[in-house]
Amino acid sequence: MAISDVARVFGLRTSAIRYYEQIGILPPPIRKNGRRRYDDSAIFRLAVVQRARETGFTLEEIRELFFGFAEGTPPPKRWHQLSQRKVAELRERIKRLQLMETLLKRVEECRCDALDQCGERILRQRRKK
Amino acid sequence: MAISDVARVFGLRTSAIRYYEQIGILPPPIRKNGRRRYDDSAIFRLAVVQRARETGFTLEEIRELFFGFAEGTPPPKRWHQLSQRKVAELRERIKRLQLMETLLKRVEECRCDALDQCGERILRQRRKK
DNA sequence: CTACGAGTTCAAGTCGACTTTAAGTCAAAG
DNA sequence: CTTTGACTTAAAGTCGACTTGAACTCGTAG
Repeated sequence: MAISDVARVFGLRTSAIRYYEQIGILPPPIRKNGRRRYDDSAIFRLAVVQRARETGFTLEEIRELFFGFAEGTPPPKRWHQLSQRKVAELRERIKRLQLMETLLKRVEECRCDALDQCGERILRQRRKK
Repeated sequence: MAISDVARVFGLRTSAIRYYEQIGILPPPIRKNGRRRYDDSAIFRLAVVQRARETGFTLEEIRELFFGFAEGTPPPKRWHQLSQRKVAELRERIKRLQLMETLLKRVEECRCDALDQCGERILRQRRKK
């Protein structure tokens, strides 16, 4: 497969694939006439990268998934370890967004005549806490 | 109030306050000996900015809140209009994070012996859909 | 008198995940 | 033979929200 085919399959730009290679989370593929040719192992690897991305892992964490464990460490153990942190992080982020929603609703109850009044009101609320 | 006092009150760095001024969401305050001195109106304004940030608004949207409406438009109307978009956006983001959580759980059920196998499994799942 | 701390300016740097640009190579099509 | 289109590289640019750095000016305390 040429790089453009891989890109199409995964919905990425070719530049992204080269970038992944550059930062070391995709191994450099064989080349024909200087052009990258990808085989199944590269495709599988990229599928893992994509899934990890969808799951909220950063590229740094994906690097950890691949290289941050003693060689031979089985995937379930790797995933599990990284997931622990990640799930806590996701819950934090969800909480923050839900707080935003609550604050948004509160802000909708505003009856001020000028934005300065909103500021005053907000400051009063803060001091109460 | 000096800039450092304002920073302390709001838990910001002085540089952030200067930045807000620079991009025009805080009005330039009076100066004494070339130093910024803030009065209540500036404090109220900053309280609005802070609340809007906590509510998920970008600085660009905050600029819109202040300057994107016909002069005299009452705050309730301003907040309401911006909230419509924002609440939809927040729900989208919450959904995405929740999807990540589901995917994380699924990845935890992995029984693969090698990461390449994970890739294969993931690709099979995709094709099914 | 001088050292200190807090302020000032403007430009440049940071973060993550890419994208874009410029300049070059190469095989197939016309 | 030339053009086209897909590829190559390295370096620089992008986004948002700030931060950091370098160089300078004040008023005050010792």
